[in-house]
Amino acid sequence: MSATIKEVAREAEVSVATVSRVFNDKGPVRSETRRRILEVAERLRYTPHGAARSLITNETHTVSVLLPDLHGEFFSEVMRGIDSTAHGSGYHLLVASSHNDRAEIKALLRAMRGRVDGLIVMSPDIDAHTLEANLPETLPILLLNCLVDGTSFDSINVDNHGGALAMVRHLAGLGHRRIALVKGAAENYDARERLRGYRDAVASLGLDAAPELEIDGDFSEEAGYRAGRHIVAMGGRPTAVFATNDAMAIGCLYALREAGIRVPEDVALAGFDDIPIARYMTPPLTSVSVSIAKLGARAMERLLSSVKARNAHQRRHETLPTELVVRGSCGGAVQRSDGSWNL
Amino acid sequence: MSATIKEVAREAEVSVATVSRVFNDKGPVRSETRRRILEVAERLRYTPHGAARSLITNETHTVSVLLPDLHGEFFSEVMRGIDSTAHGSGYHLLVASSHNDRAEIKALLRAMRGRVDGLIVMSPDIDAHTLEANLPETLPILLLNCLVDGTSFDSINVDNHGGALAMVRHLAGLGHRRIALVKGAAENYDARERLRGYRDAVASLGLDAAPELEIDGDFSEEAGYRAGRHIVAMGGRPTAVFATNDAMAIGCLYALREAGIRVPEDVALAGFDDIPIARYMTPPLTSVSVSIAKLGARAMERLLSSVKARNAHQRRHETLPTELVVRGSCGGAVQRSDGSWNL
DNA sequence: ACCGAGAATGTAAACGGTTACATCGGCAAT
DNA sequence: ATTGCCGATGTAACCGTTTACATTCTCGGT
Repeated sequence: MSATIKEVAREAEVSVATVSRVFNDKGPVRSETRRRILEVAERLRYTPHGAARSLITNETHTVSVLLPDLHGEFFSEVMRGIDSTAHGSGYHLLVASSHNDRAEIKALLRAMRGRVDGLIVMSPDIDAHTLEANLPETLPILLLNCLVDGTSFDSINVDNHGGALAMVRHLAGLGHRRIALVKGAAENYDARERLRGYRDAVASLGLDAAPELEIDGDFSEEAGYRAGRHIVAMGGRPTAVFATNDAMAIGCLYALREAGIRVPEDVALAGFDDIPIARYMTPPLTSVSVSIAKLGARAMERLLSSVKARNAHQRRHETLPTELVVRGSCGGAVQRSDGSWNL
Repeated sequence: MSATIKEVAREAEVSVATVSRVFNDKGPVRSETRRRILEVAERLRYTPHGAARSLITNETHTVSVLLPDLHGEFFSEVMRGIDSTAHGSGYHLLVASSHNDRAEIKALLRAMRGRVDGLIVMSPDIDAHTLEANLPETLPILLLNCLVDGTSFDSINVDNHGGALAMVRHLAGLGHRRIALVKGAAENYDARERLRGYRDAVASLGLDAAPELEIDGDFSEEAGYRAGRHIVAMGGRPTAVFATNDAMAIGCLYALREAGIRVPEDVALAGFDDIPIARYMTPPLTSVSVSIAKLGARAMERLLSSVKARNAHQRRHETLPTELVVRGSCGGAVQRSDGSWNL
């Protein structure tokens, strides 16, 4: 058992109030008294009890991140961004991954009461109603990459549609007319938006449009690999493949090379997200950059400001721009004689 | 503000004790009363307050993971393993990354009191003494991949030394005599052990040993890339490169290819960790597999059992075996005529 | 010597639960 | 009718803090 404030008070021959004042730098305390209290506290290894403190102050200095999954570098990057600003503001981080089970999500959300000061939700398939029904109304919430159907929650989204559009335009600009898309899971909001961007681009540019050009996937390397194998075997093989995230692009790249298909000479390849590892692929992966860590950092920044505003602030929806990052995998960039790429 | 147990009690015309009994399934409650209470609770959206509960029960159902950094797929995998068993046992996860600042670590550790039931420490450069001095003695702790200088803490380590030894042996078996090593940071315990394994293997097999064969690194792709550039420029270029983690191997691979050096034909390459993406490199990366997610899962499993035992259990040190995973990047495996690799 | 104003400190009521113990009925056995 | 027991419920103490308010000290000004 750790020492309590009472034990410190007794040992230092003061009241608990004075000890509390010392530890919170509140109210006047004679410097000699302060010294004595700190000394006793050190000797007794006293540390304030988090739960007790938050019970009365009604703040936990903790925020929770609810995410669907923990696979891959996308999540680790976004967590890194989130952590860095949380950490910088003295907040702790509770992570909760919700394997998409209805009842489980509900239980998770409820368990948050009295544990956190705010919540970042990254589950693309959780609906606003579930949130409202299972969380205290005063809890600040920020939806990250979630569908916002005009709800009253704050949100940040990546410009998935615009990014996908730009990528397809770029590929078309390189002369490709028959561009395959490797899709994400149908329920996933990001995936749907990227698909929409692809379709809009295909339609507006008059590119080949065919159902078989839209290949199923789920954002995993494995799915990308399967899609790659599928493409290898296709009649009327596309000349370019746009995988809607980098993990799938990497799996796909592997499948293509395994089959002896050269990238980008035989087939151009592009991804989405620009995860850190993308630039180290051979060829380096052309992608849509979303500054993942910055996305997380920005989300936490906004959440903390709602926390400070006691959730009584203007709700806002924010869309982060994307940037096309052209590297070797889609051609257009060429390898110099010294082996380096002109990017 | 959320409803409290008192409000539920008043509304349901019972005492708080009865409401508590219903929510904890403890003690007898007439089923009609239970129904009424649950109904009121639902109507008032009552959820027990975490901090209040843990104040009296003295358990938080939360464990904390302290790690040095959040870069790359290694951490995301280990977190995934940790989360999955924590989640399965109804525990929440607090992550804390400690950017190696002394005072900061101390503050972090202290802040844990009253917030968590146990702690997984993954900071290879935190010493046991700091832990003991800043944490309640009764808090269960598990050191993951940390130096355990015969301390009284539970621990799990990967067999870094054995893995590195096996890898160098394998490369030597393929005929390589001049094998470069890309090191991790000097303070990092994993890195040191892998280096030791390399040196022992080099010595016992009578391979070329030279200071310039040990190249600095820090477990990042970027460092691997720099090491690769360095190797490209070296006189007396090694015929094999053993990067002590996969991220560096990937960076190194890129540098080699960029310079027109073929892998594995001109230089063999191997990594360590076997992160999920390793198999999707071209060529697929030979590595030392450590079942990262399982490592995390096992750690959490053991921590939870100490929590249940109230920390009054036998301390144990455990070393997880590694497994050599031979893929294309170090030769030895060859590409079949259909393009696939014989692994 | 006395007064009044701060400064320094103490007292006790919260915060929202859990739980040991007390109370109260009702019913079967005597 | 009395007893004893047990199921259902209530009462109140407690967990470790913070903080409004009360109290006591200290001192300079008169």
